[in-house]
Amino acid sequence: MKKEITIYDIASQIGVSPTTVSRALNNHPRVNERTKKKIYETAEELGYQSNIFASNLRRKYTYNLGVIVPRLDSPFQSSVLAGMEKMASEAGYNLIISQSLDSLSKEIANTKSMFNSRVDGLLVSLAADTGNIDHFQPFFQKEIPVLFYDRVPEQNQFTGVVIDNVQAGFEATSHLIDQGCENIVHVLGNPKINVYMDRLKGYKYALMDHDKHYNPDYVIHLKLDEHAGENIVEQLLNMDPVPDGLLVSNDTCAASCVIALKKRGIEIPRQMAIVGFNNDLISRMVDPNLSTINYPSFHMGEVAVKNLINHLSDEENQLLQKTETITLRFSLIVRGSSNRLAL
Amino acid sequence: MKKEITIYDIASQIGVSPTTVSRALNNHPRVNERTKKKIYETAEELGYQSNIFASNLRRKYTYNLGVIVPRLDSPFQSSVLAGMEKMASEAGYNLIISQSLDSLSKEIANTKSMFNSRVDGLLVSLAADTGNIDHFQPFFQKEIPVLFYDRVPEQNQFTGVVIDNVQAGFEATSHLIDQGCENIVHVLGNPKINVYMDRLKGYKYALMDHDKHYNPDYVIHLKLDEHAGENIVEQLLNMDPVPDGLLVSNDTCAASCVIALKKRGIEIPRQMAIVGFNNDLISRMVDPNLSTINYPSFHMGEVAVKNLINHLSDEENQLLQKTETITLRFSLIVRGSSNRLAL
DNA sequence: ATGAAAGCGCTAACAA
DNA sequence: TTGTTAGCGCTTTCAT
Repeated sequence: MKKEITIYDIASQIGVSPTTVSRALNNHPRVNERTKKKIYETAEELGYQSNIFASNLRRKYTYNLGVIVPRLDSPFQSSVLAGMEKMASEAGYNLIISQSLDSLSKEIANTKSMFNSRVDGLLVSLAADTGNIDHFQPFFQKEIPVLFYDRVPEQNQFTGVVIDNVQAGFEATSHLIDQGCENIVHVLGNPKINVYMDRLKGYKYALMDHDKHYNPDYVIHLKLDEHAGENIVEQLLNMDPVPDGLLVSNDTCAASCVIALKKRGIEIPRQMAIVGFNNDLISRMVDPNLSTINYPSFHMGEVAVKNLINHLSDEENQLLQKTETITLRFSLIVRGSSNRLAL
Repeated sequence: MKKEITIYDIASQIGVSPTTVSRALNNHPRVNERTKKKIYETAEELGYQSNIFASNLRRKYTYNLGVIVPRLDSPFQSSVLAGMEKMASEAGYNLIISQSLDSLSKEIANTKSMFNSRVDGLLVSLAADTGNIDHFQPFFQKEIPVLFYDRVPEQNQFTGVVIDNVQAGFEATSHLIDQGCENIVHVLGNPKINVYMDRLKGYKYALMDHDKHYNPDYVIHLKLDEHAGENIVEQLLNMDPVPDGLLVSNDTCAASCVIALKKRGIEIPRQMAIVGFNNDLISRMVDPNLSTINYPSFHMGEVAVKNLINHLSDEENQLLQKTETITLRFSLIVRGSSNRLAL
């Protein structure tokens, strides 16, 4: 490897001090414009590249943000990440991204690695089996901001970006009731994950609100993937009475239910009205199109990074206090899979 | 911010030199086991955290790999990234990820930013309008390995991981011909992107091989998204003769064609046989299921990172020479959208 | 097996 | 507006 060009080389070449070069390159206002110009030119000419390690070592700042997602290959998460990357790159930050694969031990390892990499801030959507957030303690102690999004801790003491999943579950369920559904099954994922618990709460509240009996047998927990539909439909058809409404906590799984139901000749929405979650691509492609909760994923990414960066830059005048939560708007999109009144 | 614990603190606490502490923490063999043990304990006790900047500054190595993708929110890319992250984290590397949004100028900015961040290596899938790869020159000059995957440069002088898109286009087209299609339309994206050009080549070769006339009017270029189907089907139905086979260069768009065709009462595959690309989720959900090219995205990510890291670690004995290309296996999956013989 | 000394390249404090 | 000095925390000779 050839010797690197440093600010000393630039300095000695044009007869100023390294300090002046440093200041010029950082666009410090109190450097003579002509000196600045000469420094830029010389830097260019010599092929100077700033040594970010030395700079970091002094400044104790990296312009790197860490992100820990459950999985990279999920439509929801990749859309969040796209929003995050947009905001981060506009503000001059890099994103270091890792996935927990929904395993607490991997999440702990990722957290350590992010801490050792000295990210300036951390964005986290929790793994399924994360019970407490003790592993973020090093961040809290060093006052490195940690912002949770979507899958947040159960405790109230955190900064986060979420939607009101209780309300979303409530509205989705109420909609099914309004369509005349008498017996509504709710399918959700790992109950340790707050978003699922909250939607379940909303489901129950909606039943209560409409004076309907809550039947625990109508709540199904399983892995919400493209293969789940068969299994779910099998269960539905063995219930007594057979339900006529279905609220599924993500679109991939809801779409697989639509397919499995159609295969058995069950008419949607007449015999079974269905609502999903997320407004993923699949919800617009399956036939009939899926009613769903429009989850503002891209926006969630933007807002999360924006706020984290605000935390970092604006140390005095923080709009968002620690342990405050931002709740984004969602909306129920009614499509063919539940729209009985249009029939 | 509180004062950081350094190796000096550990050293003075137990009366050894900082050198010894550094060696112990790096698990250097020539340190007395008892000394080592004491050093580990003291480090733990004081809450020592290694300062990676100082270490980087000396070692000139970051254990960070840069990744530039066209877009984060694509099923294909997020699956590649999942594979990359898995490999990278197993090997102790972090991934710094940014997206070019298919814009050359953003790609150039990202490349600069990665260079300034001093990543140890770079993984790139090119933007649509990237004509040449001059902007990677700083990496080449400093001999920082750059590995291209999927969307690679036209020049031969690069290290990359790809599939044989010519062959894939060939097989997909041949399959449609075997199903009795007489007039096959090929829909592809921006022709500057090598993968689309290669598939087009394969499409032409297959026609030639089967003594079919190549009609340039049967080649449609447009943005391959979920909205394209309507437009494409409109064009198809105005062709003379109306085609009976359709090869679409990604599954999202192919699925939108299926939907648009069904809406017009066209039977699939009898009147129109369709093949997509990628084996995305949607190909298994749309009705009829989409025949497609199984693109090994996750594996591509794993292989790309694995090889980049090999480059980095094994400087002498590199299995993969510079400017060498790895070609992964793909396969044609035949499903209902093209399987006429099963009717 | 351990230590002393030097230096990686930059920036902040202070001085002029 | 510019310069001097010192030091961020670590690793690496070289010496013992």
